[in-house]
Amino acid sequence: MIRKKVKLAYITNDSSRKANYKKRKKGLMRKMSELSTLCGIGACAIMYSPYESRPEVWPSRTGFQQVLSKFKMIPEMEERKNLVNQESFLSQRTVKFELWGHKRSQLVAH
Amino acid sequence: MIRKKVKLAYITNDSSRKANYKKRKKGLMRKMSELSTLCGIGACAIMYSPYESRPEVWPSRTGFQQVLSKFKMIPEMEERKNLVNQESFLSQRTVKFELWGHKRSQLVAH
DNA sequence: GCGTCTATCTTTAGGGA
DNA sequence: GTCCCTAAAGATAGACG
Repeated sequence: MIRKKVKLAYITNDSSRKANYKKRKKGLMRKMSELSTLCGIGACAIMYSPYESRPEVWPSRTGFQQVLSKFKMIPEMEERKNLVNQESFLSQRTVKFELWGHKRSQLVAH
Repeated sequence: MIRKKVKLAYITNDSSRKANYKKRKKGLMRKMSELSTLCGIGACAIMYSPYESRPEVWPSRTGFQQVLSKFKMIPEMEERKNLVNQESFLSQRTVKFELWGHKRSQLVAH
Protein backbone atom coordinates (compact mmCIF):
# COMPACT_ATOMS: atom_id res chain seq x y z
CA MET A 1 0.00 0.00 0.00
CA ILE A 2 1.37 3.27 -1.05
CA ARG A 3 -0.06 6.27 0.62
CA LYS A 4 -0.07 9.38 -1.36
CA LYS A 5 0.83 12.52 0.39
CA VAL A 6 -1.94 14.70 1.55
CA LYS A 7 -3.17 16.83 -1.24
CA LEU A 8 -4.63 19.86 0.33
CA ALA A 9 -7.83 20.16 -1.61
CA TYR A 10 -11.49 19.41 -1.28
CA ILE A 11 -12.10 15.71 -1.26
CA THR A 12 -14.64 15.09 -3.96
CA ASN A 13 -15.58 11.57 -3.00
CA ASP A 14 -18.43 11.82 -0.56
CA SER A 15 -17.72 8.86 1.63
CA SER A 16 -14.01 9.57 1.68
CA ARG A 17 -14.63 13.13 2.63
CA LYS A 18 -16.92 12.17 5.43
CA ALA A 19 -14.52 9.57 6.76
CA ASN A 20 -11.72 12.07 6.57
CA TYR A 21 -13.78 14.59 8.44
CA LYS A 22 -14.60 12.28 11.25
CA LYS A 23 -11.05 11.18 11.71
CA ARG A 24 -9.60 14.64 11.60
CA LYS A 25 -12.26 16.04 13.81
CA LYS A 26 -11.34 13.51 16.41
CA GLY A 27 -7.68 14.36 16.09
CA LEU A 28 -8.40 18.03 16.30
CA MET A 29 -10.45 17.59 19.42
CA ARG A 30 -7.63 15.69 21.01
CA LYS A 31 -5.18 18.42 20.07
CA MET A 32 -7.40 21.03 21.57
CA SER A 33 -7.63 19.05 24.73
CA GLU A 34 -3.89 18.58 24.92
CA LEU A 35 -3.14 22.21 24.34
CA SER A 36 -5.59 23.21 26.97
CA THR A 37 -4.17 20.80 29.49
CA LEU A 38 -0.49 21.34 28.75
CA CYS A 39 -0.63 25.08 28.72
CA GLY A 40 -3.56 25.77 30.94
CA ILE A 41 -5.32 27.98 28.49
CA GLY A 42 -8.89 28.45 27.53
CA ALA A 43 -9.80 27.28 24.10
CA CYS A 44 -12.72 26.15 22.07
CA ALA A 45 -13.56 24.99 18.62
CA ILE A 46 -16.64 24.65 16.52
CA MET A 47 -17.05 22.53 13.46
CA TYR A 48 -20.15 22.86 11.46
CA SER A 49 -20.60 20.13 8.92
CA PRO A 50 -23.35 18.59 6.86
CA TYR A 51 -22.34 15.22 8.22
CA GLU A 52 -23.79 15.87 11.57
CA SER A 53 -27.08 17.32 12.56
CA ARG A 54 -25.50 19.57 15.08
CA PRO A 55 -22.32 21.53 15.20
CA GLU A 56 -19.49 19.85 16.94
CA VAL A 57 -18.18 21.82 19.80
CA TRP A 58 -15.16 21.44 21.96
CA PRO A 59 -14.73 21.20 24.84
CA SER A 60 -18.44 21.08 25.50
CA ARG A 61 -21.24 23.47 25.06
CA THR A 62 -20.79 24.64 28.58
CA GLY A 63 -17.07 24.98 28.32
CA PHE A 64 -17.49 26.53 24.97
CA GLN A 65 -19.62 29.23 26.44
CA GLN A 66 -17.16 29.79 29.18
CA VAL A 67 -14.44 30.46 26.69
CA LEU A 68 -16.63 32.60 24.56
CA SER A 69 -17.44 34.49 27.65
CA LYS A 70 -14.26 36.32 26.97
CA PHE A 71 -15.93 37.99 24.14
CA LYS A 72 -18.46 40.60 24.04
CA MET A 73 -20.12 41.09 20.76
CA ILE A 74 -21.77 44.31 19.90
CA PRO A 75 -23.30 45.79 16.78
CA GLU A 76 -21.62 49.07 17.38
CA MET A 77 -18.38 47.35 16.90
CA GLU A 78 -18.79 47.42 13.17
CA GLU A 79 -19.40 51.10 13.25
CA ARG A 80 -16.19 51.48 15.07
CA LYS A 81 -14.50 49.81 12.18
CA ASN A 82 -14.34 46.51 13.90
CA LEU A 83 -11.84 47.76 16.33
CA VAL A 84 -12.73 46.76 19.76
CA ASN A 85 -12.28 49.56 22.11
CA GLN A 86 -10.10 48.53 24.93
CA GLU A 87 -11.92 50.75 27.31
CA SER A 88 -15.28 49.35 26.41
CA PHE A 89 -14.09 45.94 27.36
CA LEU A 90 -13.02 47.23 30.65
CA SER A 91 -16.14 49.13 31.35
CA GLN A 92 -18.80 46.90 29.97
CA ARG A 93 -19.85 43.53 31.02
CA THR A 94 -21.90 42.58 28.05
CA VAL A 95 -21.16 42.99 24.44
CA LYS A 96 -23.04 41.69 21.51
CA PHE A 97 -21.73 41.06 18.10
CA GLU A 98 -23.88 41.27 15.09
CA LEU A 99 -22.75 38.20 13.31
CA TRP A 100 -24.36 38.65 10.00
CA GLY A 101 -23.55 41.31 7.58
CA HIS A 102 -19.94 41.50 8.49
CA LYS A 103 -18.47 41.69 5.07
CA ARG A 104 -15.27 43.36 5.82
CA SER A 105 -12.70 42.97 8.40
CA GLN A 106 -10.00 45.29 9.43
CA LEU A 107 -8.01 42.42 10.61
CA VAL A 108 -5.42 41.19 8.25
CA ALA A 109 -5.14 37.52 7.66
CA HIS A 110 -1.83 35.94 8.31
CA MET B 1 19.27 12.86 23.32
CA ILE B 2 16.48 10.88 24.78
CA ARG B 3 13.13 12.46 24.61
CA LYS B 4 10.74 11.59 27.24
CA LYS B 5 7.21 10.91 26.24
CA VAL B 6 4.79 13.72 26.48
CA LYS B 7 3.38 13.92 29.87
CA LEU B 8 -0.13 15.13 29.45
CA ALA B 9 -0.14 17.60 32.23
CA TYR B 10 0.31 21.27 32.85
CA ILE B 11 3.80 22.35 31.98
CA THR B 12 5.14 24.09 35.01
CA ASN B 13 8.15 25.72 33.43
CA ASP B 14 7.05 29.09 32.16
CA SER B 15 9.20 29.40 29.10
CA SER B 16 8.65 25.81 28.12
CA ARG B 17 4.96 26.19 28.46
CA LYS B 18 4.89 29.29 26.37
CA ALA B 19 7.04 27.74 23.68
CA ASN B 20 4.83 24.69 23.70
CA TYR B 21 1.78 26.84 23.35
CA LYS B 22 3.10 28.73 20.40
CA LYS B 23 4.10 25.59 18.57
CA ARG B 24 0.89 23.77 19.21
CA LYS B 25 -1.24 26.74 18.44
CA LYS B 26 0.41 26.97 15.08
CA GLY B 27 -0.14 23.31 14.44
CA LEU B 28 -3.71 23.50 15.53
CA MET B 29 -4.38 26.41 13.24
CA ARG B 30 -2.97 24.45 10.35
CA LYS B 31 -5.11 21.47 11.19
CA MET B 32 -8.17 23.63 11.28
CA SER B 33 -7.30 25.02 7.92
CA GLU B 34 -6.71 21.59 6.46
CA LEU B 35 -9.94 20.18 7.79
CA SER B 36 -11.84 23.10 6.44
CA THR B 37 -10.27 22.80 3.03
CA LEU B 38 -10.37 19.04 2.71
CA CYS B 39 -13.92 18.62 3.84
CA GLY B 40 -15.41 21.94 2.92
CA ILE B 41 -16.83 22.59 6.33
CA GLY B 42 -17.16 25.62 8.47
CA ALA B 43 -15.01 25.69 11.52
CA CYS B 44 -13.47 28.04 13.95
CA ALA B 45 -11.33 28.05 17.02
CA ILE B 46 -10.49 30.40 19.77
CA MET B 47 -7.56 30.23 22.09
CA TYR B 48 -7.34 32.52 24.98
CA SER B 49 -4.01 32.59 26.68
CA PRO B 50 -2.06 34.76 29.03
CA TYR B 51 0.80 34.73 26.54
CA GLU B 52 -0.97 36.96 24.16
CA SER B 53 -2.88 40.09 24.82
CA ARG B 54 -5.65 39.03 22.52
CA PRO B 55 -7.42 35.78 21.94
CA GLU B 56 -6.26 33.93 18.92
CA VAL B 57 -8.98 33.23 16.47
CA TRP B 58 -9.11 31.06 13.42
CA PRO B 59 -9.85 31.49 10.63
CA SER B 60 -10.36 35.21 10.99
CA ARG B 61 -12.74 37.51 12.61
CA THR B 62 -14.97 37.40 9.58
CA GLY B 63 -14.79 33.68 9.11
CA PHE B 64 -15.14 33.24 12.78
CA GLN B 65 -18.33 35.15 12.77
CA GLN B 66 -19.63 33.33 9.78
CA VAL B 67 -19.23 30.07 11.55
CA LEU B 68 -20.63 31.39 14.76
CA SER B 69 -23.56 32.72 12.85
CA LYS B 70 -24.79 29.18 12.81
CA PHE B 71 -25.17 29.42 16.46
CA LYS B 72 -27.50 31.20 18.64
CA MET B 73 -26.07 31.37 22.02
CA ILE B 74 -28.82 32.16 24.33
CA PRO B 75 -29.12 32.02 28.06
CA GLU B 76 -31.96 29.56 27.76
CA MET B 77 -29.56 27.19 26.19
CA GLU B 78 -28.13 26.24 29.49
CA GLU B 79 -31.54 25.76 30.87
CA ARG B 80 -32.17 23.33 28.11
CA LYS B 81 -29.32 21.34 29.41
CA ASN B 82 -26.97 22.40 26.73
CA LEU B 83 -28.98 20.92 23.99
CA VAL B 84 -29.06 23.25 21.10
CA ASN B 85 -32.06 23.23 18.94
CA GLN B 86 -30.95 22.94 15.38
CA GLU B 87 -33.81 25.02 14.15
CA SER B 88 -32.95 27.86 16.39
CA PHE B 89 -29.43 27.78 15.09
CA LEU B 90 -30.53 28.15 11.57
CA SER B 91 -33.32 30.60 12.07
CA GLN B 92 -31.61 33.13 14.17
CA ARG B 93 -29.38 35.76 12.81
CA THR B 94 -27.89 37.12 15.91
CA VAL B 95 -25.71 35.50 18.39
CA LYS B 96 -25.35 36.92 21.77
CA PHE B 97 -22.74 36.16 24.23
CA GLU B 98 -23.15 37.34 27.65
CA LEU B 99 -20.22 36.49 29.51
CA TRP B 100 -17.85 38.49 31.36
CA GLY B 101 -15.01 38.95 33.56
CA HIS B 102 -12.73 40.12 30.91
CA LYS B 103 -10.12 42.71 31.37
CA ARG B 104 -8.51 43.02 28.07
CA SER B 105 -9.76 41.22 25.07
CA GLN B 106 -9.69 41.79 21.43
CA LEU B 107 -10.30 39.47 18.62
CA VAL B 108 -7.37 38.90 16.43
CA ALA B 109 -7.54 37.35 13.05
CA HIS B 110 -5.33 34.90 11.32
C1' DG C 1 -22.23 2.68 7.11
C1' DC C 2 -18.40 1.71 11.34
C1' DG C 3 -14.23 0.14 14.07
C1' DT C 4 -9.60 -1.53 13.84
C1' DC C 5 -4.99 -2.03 11.97
C1' DT C 6 -0.59 -0.21 10.64
C1' DA C 7 2.77 1.63 7.30
C1' DT C 8 3.68 5.95 6.37
C1' DC C 9 3.42 10.73 6.89
C1' DT C 10 3.26 14.81 10.13
C1' DT C 11 4.05 17.08 14.35
C1' DT C 12 6.84 18.44 17.81
C1' DA C 13 10.18 18.23 22.17
C1' DG C 14 14.37 19.29 22.93
C1' DG C 15 18.42 21.26 21.57
C1' DG C 16 21.77 24.41 19.25
C1' DA C 17 23.03 28.82 16.96
C1' DG D 1 13.33 35.92 23.03
C1' DT D 2 14.00 33.81 17.59
C1' DC D 3 14.84 30.40 14.03
C1' DC D 4 16.34 25.94 12.42
C1' DC D 5 17.19 20.95 12.98
C1' DT D 6 16.11 16.16 13.86
C1' DA D 7 14.53 11.92 15.68
C1' DA D 8 10.77 10.27 18.59
C1' DA D 9 6.03 10.55 19.21
C1' DG D 10 1.81 11.05 17.25
C1' DA D 11 -1.74 11.29 13.51
C1' DT D 12 -3.87 9.21 9.74
C1' DA D 13 -4.97 7.16 4.62
C1' DG D 14 -6.19 3.30 2.96
C1' DA D 15 -7.30 -1.38 3.59
C1' DC D 16 -9.99 -4.77 5.77
C1' DG D 17 -13.88 -7.33 8.32
